Amino acid sequence: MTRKLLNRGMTTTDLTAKPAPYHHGDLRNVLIKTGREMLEADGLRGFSLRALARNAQVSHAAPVHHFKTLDAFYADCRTDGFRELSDALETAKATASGPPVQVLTRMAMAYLDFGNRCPVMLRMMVDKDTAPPRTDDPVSQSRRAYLLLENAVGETLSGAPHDPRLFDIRINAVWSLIHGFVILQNEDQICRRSDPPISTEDMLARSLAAMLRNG
Amino acid sequence: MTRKLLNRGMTTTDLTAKPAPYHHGDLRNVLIKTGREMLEADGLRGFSLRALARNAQVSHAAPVHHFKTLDAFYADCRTDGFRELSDALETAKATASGPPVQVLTRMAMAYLDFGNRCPVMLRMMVDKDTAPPRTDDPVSQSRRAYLLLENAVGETLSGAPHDPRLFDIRINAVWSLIHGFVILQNEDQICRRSDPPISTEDMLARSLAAMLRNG
DNA sequence: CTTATATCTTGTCAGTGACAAGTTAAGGTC
DNA sequence: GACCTTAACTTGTCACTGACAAGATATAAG
Repeated sequence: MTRKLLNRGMTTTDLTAKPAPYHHGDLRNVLIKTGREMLEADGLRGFSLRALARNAQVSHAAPVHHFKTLDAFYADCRTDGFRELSDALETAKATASGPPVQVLTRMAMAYLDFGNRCPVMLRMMVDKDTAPPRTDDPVSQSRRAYLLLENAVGETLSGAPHDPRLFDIRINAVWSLIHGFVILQNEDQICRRSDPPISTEDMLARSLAAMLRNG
Repeated sequence: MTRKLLNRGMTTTDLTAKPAPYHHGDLRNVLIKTGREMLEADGLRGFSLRALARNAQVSHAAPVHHFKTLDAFYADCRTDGFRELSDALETAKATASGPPVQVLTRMAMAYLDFGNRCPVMLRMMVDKDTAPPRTDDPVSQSRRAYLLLENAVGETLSGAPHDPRLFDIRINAVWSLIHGFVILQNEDQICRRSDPPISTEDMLARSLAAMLRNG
């Protein structure tokens, strides 16, 4: 899978192969897609722009042209990930029925599902070190995800008189619980003693319910 | 601070300087200490074994001799971090008084404090990608930290009949909440609306209390 | 057709992890 | 003392990487 050095113009023997146009046309998106696959497959440590270029069958400097630096590439990946997460949360919220707590639980399940599908991405998304926040995007995808969650948490408090402190506590507690749970689960740190073992979903859902019952 | 290439044996002009003995004596520990400082100062991305060697005034291969690979160095750093965290949790537990919930809260504060002092380390500690778990250490420092937490959580359930499922839920919820909170705080993702803003400690303590009140 | 611009190329540079082989010190044993 | 074994540390080298410069090629606009 690695080490596929063949430079494109050299496939002269295969007559059926396309001429491999100089301008790819959609290289930027292909690079992000391929890059995300590589990241999930081999982790952050093994990733390089040059390996990405090889996988995409372009020269080693092609990714540099589109993203300038490795950090900028990570930043764009991160935006892509936040868009996907936001979409998932939005869908969960739209299709969920019942009381606010139930809606929020569905969103937590969507978050968990995203974390299971894209563990490396989720880690990257909440990591200053990997991709510093870009301040030039006031309505970022990351903000979009946060607002969706914040709104759902607000619904669970709608009955109570508006207390900013209570709101602060609850939104941060809910997000911390969900995010922490997904992270720990991805790192195989969730231990179980019960037999038969309780499912991940049940554990998170019941923890969330306990948290929201008061506070 | 970076780029201090001077090789040790060449300080012939300074008569007051020691001969800089060939054998350092305690290089391994110095490297871990220096490395941790570098990691906290510049993050994981900028770190390299060679920069570490320069900072420690030794040749570029000296760290390799002690740790073999970069991953192995990270693993040893991680053990060092878990030892520190375990010590902090142990101290918190020993010095805390009052009901189990209060003891657990004190431990959470110790966890939070460690996360504030060593954010990069904490991130590294829970990250398969950075340092894969070493299975050859059954009584590892990481296990030690977990057992301390598990024990404290168990105390909060001592009144109730032992239900493995409830125990699973609570221990994982508590750890997820604490860890998630500290991680998000380190990434500047904890938002506040209240005025005056509620302190980080209060937020975590009250979230924990809400979680433990039932579930 | 001409010109400008975006896309993609090759070439090069210092820095990096890993490894090989040599050098130096330290602790024995005689 | 001399000798030997081993650990600690060195220089040297390799392929790989990110970043940059400069050139080649396609697209679009005039």
